[in-house]
Order: sequence, then structure tokens, then C-alpha cells
Amino acid sequence: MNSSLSVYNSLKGEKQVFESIVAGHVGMYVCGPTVYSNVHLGNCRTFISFDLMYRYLKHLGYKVRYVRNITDAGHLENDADEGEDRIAKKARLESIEPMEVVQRYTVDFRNIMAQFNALPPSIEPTATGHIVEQIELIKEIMEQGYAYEVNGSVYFDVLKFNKDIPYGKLSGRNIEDLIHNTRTLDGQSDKKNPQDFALWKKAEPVHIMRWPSPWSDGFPGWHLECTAMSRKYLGTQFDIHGGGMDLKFPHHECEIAQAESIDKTPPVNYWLHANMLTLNGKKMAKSTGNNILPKEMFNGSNEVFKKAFSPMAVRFFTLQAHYRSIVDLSETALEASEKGFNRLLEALQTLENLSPSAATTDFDFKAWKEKCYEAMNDDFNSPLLIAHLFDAVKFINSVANQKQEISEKDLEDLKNLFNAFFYDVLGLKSTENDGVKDVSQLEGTLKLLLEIRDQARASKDFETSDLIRDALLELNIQINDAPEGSSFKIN
RNA sequence: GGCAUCGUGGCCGAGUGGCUAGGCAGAGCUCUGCAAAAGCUUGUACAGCGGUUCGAAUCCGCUCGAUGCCUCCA
Repeated sequence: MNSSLSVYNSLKGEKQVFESIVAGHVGMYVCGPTVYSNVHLGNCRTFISFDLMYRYLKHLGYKVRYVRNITDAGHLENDADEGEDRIAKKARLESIEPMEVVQRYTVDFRNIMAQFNALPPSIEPTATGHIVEQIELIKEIMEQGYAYEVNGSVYFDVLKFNKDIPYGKLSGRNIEDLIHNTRTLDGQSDKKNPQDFALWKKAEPVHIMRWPSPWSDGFPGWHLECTAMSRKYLGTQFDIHGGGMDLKFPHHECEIAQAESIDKTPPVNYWLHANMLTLNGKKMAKSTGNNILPKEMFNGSNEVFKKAFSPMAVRFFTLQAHYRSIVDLSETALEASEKGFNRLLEALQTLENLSPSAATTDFDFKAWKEKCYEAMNDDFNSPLLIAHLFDAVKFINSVANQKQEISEKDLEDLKNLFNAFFYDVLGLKSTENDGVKDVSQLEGTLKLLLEIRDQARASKDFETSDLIRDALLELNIQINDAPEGSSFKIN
């Protein structure tokens, strides 16, 4: 490898050579989901993107601490003034305990991410598990003079902060624009300025999720948890902070302000943002209803697509676009990806069965390897890596067809590297074990086998009929011969 | 209205000053008793207009269009 890893840093608006704070180690924080309903595909795309980065960093030999939070409190429904905690609202609507909502959707989230073959993070902290840390953080911010209390709630003083340390670095906004363009919301606000954001909210009597604090029984503001947890597990300065593009402002901007108000130094060296997944050309969002659930995609029970798509097909589809590009879900694009993915899978199988055919190789393995690493080193360019994998597919097939040759050493190296990129870096796997997509396929196959067996028995070809019976039995499929005909039972 | 990103062949999607991206579809071929499947071969596109340059899809300006953020969202 000649080139080193470069990443697009949203904070600078350009690609930079990646250098970790501690050699060989990487601290990475990614904003996780709010667990008040099923995770939707747009969320998944973000986490697949960061899974790719996590995997590649590990592949390069970094020891990565990957922290991804679960937001199970503190996420407000509307503006901070009049908001109701999302989890609490859902719990009220469903007449269950808030932590039941959290449990249900946390399990759903982990299950879906596992289906996408995303590696679990090193630490998956929850907001409710870090109330103490958040309260301490508010105290520190208040000590620095950048927060004020009104009626039991605490707000971050953006204008005051901005006088000392510029606010808006990440999103490219300046405070004047914000002042002119922030909508003044109806209703009475405790905030001094509309730009201020809540650190602690006093709970109304109806509110079920509440914790004691020096200011009131209440709950933490949304932006606080990420600062509290990233500081706790990764320190006051760490390497990578990621999240969806839509979190850039205000969420990540507020995180920076919170951390800088205490530490006076930028908390994060590289801000990485994954772009949106759109459906019908529009952003997917739970709040607008323009969304599709992963499981609806996997089992085909949705209005959007005529057929089902496996988790690996969807993962491959998203990896065929760069993580900073907007990707639009469409049936034709998904089908194209699925076919390409199958081609890759078949080549993988062909490669396994390939034997060396010569002392030399008709393929510049070294150059290919370099191209693959260059692609990933260039801001995790997975689509380009996949294109290179297809180049190898072409070569693999032509060796299989005895049109080109490969040496023993190169075959070994090609197998190792191809597998490493496919399984370890891209996080893909065979879909074989995902179960039979369509039960009728299995049923049809078995019926056909029974028919053949019946014909064999009729012509006294018992060798064939017994072969079928015994082979099926080994697969735990029991054939029952009865006067009215044969049937099968899957055990 | 402000800030930002983007507009690539039939579809998806890399590339960012001169050199084939890749996938899917289509076409041709190989294989096959015939099919299917599979494999091989094949594509000169870069929103429009102007500018910079020996040379631009790639840089600059304008126009048009799309999307995101500006209020909770990955």
C-alpha cells in the first residue's frame, strides 16, 4: 500500500489524510437511533455506511473503539419549548411503560442490523443510563457561564458562547444568518434567544419519564447525551464522529458548542456524514410517512416494491453508491444490484474451486491489489472497490473457462484478498442461509422429486427411488408412502 | 428567503483537466437435443449557455432543475 487513508471531513469541507490521535487506535462515535418505533431503511443506510468504515479501519489494523448510542430519552417531539419526550409520548399512546417501548425497539434495531451483517459497536450506551453524567455536564457548562436556568429548565446561551468561540463551524452558518432566519415559534418561551437550545427540561406533571436534578424533576435535552457519552468513553478529543447528514445542524453543531464551552478545544478531528436514502425521490423519514421498514423489504409485504429483497442485496445496493451520495430506492436499481451481487457470489464459489493452471498469471495481481486499496483509501470508495472486484470476476471466470491462467501463489493471494474485501470489508455474505425466500419454491421442488421417484418406482428402478428417499431423509425430510400416494413431511 | 449538496449513456452509479470505470438492461456469440442458466464480446454519456486552457464531464461565472438543512429526523 502506497497511499494512506483519506476521509472527507465535513468540518473542513475537504478530504484529509487520516491521522489518529493515538497511533494504531481510533475512537469513533456515531449517533444511533431513537428507539420509539421500528428502525427504517434510511437509518440503516447510515449505519451500514459506518459499519463499512469500522470494518475497513479494523482491516487496516487499527484497534477501533466504536461507540454508538441508543437514544431512549430526551428526544423532544417539537421545539424544546413545548416538546414532549418521544419515548414518553409513544408509551402514553400505547399504554405501556416507556422502558417497554425502548426495549421493544432496541431489540428490533439490533435484530435488523444483524440481518444487514453490521458488526455490533464496541459500546452501545443509552441516554437513560447516563443521566448522572449529563447533569454533571450541565453543571460544568453553567460554571463556564454558557448556560442559564429559567423556571427549572436550563438552556445553552448560544449568543454568549459565540462571542468567545465561533458557533456554526460545522454547518457553515453564522450567527447573524441564524438570527435572521430562525422562525420565532408561537407560545411563550423561556429562552433568551430562539437559537438557544435546552440542556435540561423541567417535566410537566403528565410527563412520565423524569429524573431529579438540581434544577427540577425533568429530563435532559437531546444534544446533551452524545456529548456526555462520547466524552466518557472516548475522551474530550477523539478521532471520528459520524451520523446522518441531517444531524449536521443543529445536533452536531450543538454537540461541538457543548464540548467547546467546557474544554475550549474541538472535540472531534474528523466529522463524517452519511447521505440520505430517498424513496420516490424524497427523503425517508418516520415523521412524514415516506418510509419503508427493512422487514417489509425482506419479506415483500409492502406497497412500494413488487418483490422481496434480501438484506444482503440491500446492503450491496447501498455499498454500490458512495456513502456521501444520495441514493434513491427503486425497483429497477435494486434488481440490477441483486443480479450483480449474485454474479459476485457465483464467482466467489468458482474461485474456491479453482486450481492453479500455470507457473505464471495472466493478471496483474499486484496492480489490482493496489487499486482496491486506493479505492477504499479514497474516503471509503466502496463502489469503486466493487468495480475492481468485478474486474477480478472476469479474470476468475476466464481461468475457469481455461482461457487464462493463474499460478499457485497468485491463486492463494487472490482468494485471500477477494475474500477479505467481500466478507470482512464490505461485510457481505452468502444469502444461502437466509432461508428459502418463497416456500412455494421448496414445495415445487419436493413435489417434482416425488414425481420422479414415483416414476422410478413404477418402472422398478428402486436404485433411483431409494437414492431420493435416503438423500431427503438426510435433510430431515421424511417421505411417507401410502396407498393413496406419497407425501413428505419436513422435520 | 438563507445555507449546503448535486445534475454522467435506456436504468443505477464511479471518476474531477488529456488515459476503458463498473453493474443491470439491450445486441451478437459460445455452450445446449431445444431451452433456461452460465460465460465471452459489445456501449464514447457527462443539464444548458458563456469563460479559462494547447486541451474540460472535470476549473470559473451565469441560467435552469433536483434534493437536504434552516423545526424533531440517520
